[in-house]
Amino acid sequence: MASSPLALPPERRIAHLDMDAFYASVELLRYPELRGLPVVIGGGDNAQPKTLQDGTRLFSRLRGYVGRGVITTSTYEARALGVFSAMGTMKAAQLAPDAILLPVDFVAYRHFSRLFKAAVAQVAPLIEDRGIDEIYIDLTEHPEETVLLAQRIKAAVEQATGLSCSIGISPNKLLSKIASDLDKPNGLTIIGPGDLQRRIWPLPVAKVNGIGPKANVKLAAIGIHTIADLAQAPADLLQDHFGLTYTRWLMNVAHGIDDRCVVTHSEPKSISRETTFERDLHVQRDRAALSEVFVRLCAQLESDLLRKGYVGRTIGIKLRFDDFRTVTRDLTLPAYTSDADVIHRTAGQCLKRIKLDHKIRLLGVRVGSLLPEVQVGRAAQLQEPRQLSLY
DNA sequence: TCTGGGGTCCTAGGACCC
DNA sequence: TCTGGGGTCCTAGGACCC
Repeated sequence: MASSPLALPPERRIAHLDMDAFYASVELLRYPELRGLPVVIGGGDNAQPKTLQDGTRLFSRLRGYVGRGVITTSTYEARALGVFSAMGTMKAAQLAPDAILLPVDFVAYRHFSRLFKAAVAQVAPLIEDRGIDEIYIDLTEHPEETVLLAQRIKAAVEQATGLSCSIGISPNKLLSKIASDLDKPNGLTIIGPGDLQRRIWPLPVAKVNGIGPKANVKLAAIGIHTIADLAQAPADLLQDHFGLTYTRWLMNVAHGIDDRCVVTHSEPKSISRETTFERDLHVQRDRAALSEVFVRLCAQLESDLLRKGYVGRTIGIKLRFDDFRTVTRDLTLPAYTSDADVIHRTAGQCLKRIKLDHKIRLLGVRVGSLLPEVQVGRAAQLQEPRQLSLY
């Protein structure tokens, strides 16, 4: 049996590592006097703390906040007051008027992101990037015992950044992602073969990465609230409400099945820039302001593409109207570009295809079908002899 | 008091080619 | 003349994630 080609591969060891309240924790390194207080990140530059002559700092409070921002992260003390990420900042101000408000500083967060990922890579190099504050790590081939290894990774992160993280470990990404959230902050949760029913099934279905607000509502409507409910649901009930692919995925999820690999390298598919205006803009009356922003977004895209070394050939725009309706248009060019003028002209063509009958809340520009610049150069070189042969 | 910005993936229809 | 599929590319929208 051991020599059979059907023999099962050894069980994988996949870790999911999630930094605890990442942005807020980075800010607490900078402003240690805020430790233990409700702090939210999400203000603009006007929320920048002022330093007095004697060195003491004055912080903004949420009270009286006016504007369209949302909360990006909050400390656990602020979460206790009902303030969570993605919440409108004005709503947060009602709930926690005395909470400290800090501006978002992505430069700092990206710096600490690089630090923690590099520290983990020293211990276990098979890392999949999942954004600024989380990663998957494939520990299957690592010689060290699981708990000791996880503790060593946490210590490395702590030492490199001064920050804590939570780790979940299981045979796959699905369960590890759920597990890392079970004992936050500073958690370490291992889900073994016997733990599915006891630790996973009692959880709400919304804990599953991939079951979002829409699917959650639909599931609740047919009486499915927990992952156990999902595991026990008849297949044809699910199929009455979801497509075949999603139904199959849901059933696998409920039984803790997930074969996805840890992907250690991937290329970006698109780059975009968008902005929400402080007030909705009128297409004619605010024409000058709109076109200024339009030009700026295209220029930013050009510099993003140049800095990262990519070119693209699908140019698109995104508009959000005052009623929050969102429309997109795109156009694929015959040649790759990173040029702001080409992007602007093409995006302008796209814009002409949209009926502008409402005020505009958001404008965005996107470049897709990306290719590394060096590859395009090579492709062009390869094509040259063929073009010459036409003469 | 409505709801940021930067992404990925999926679906579905139409064009076009074989 | 009518009737086909399969495959790929393009476009639009939507769900979801960090």
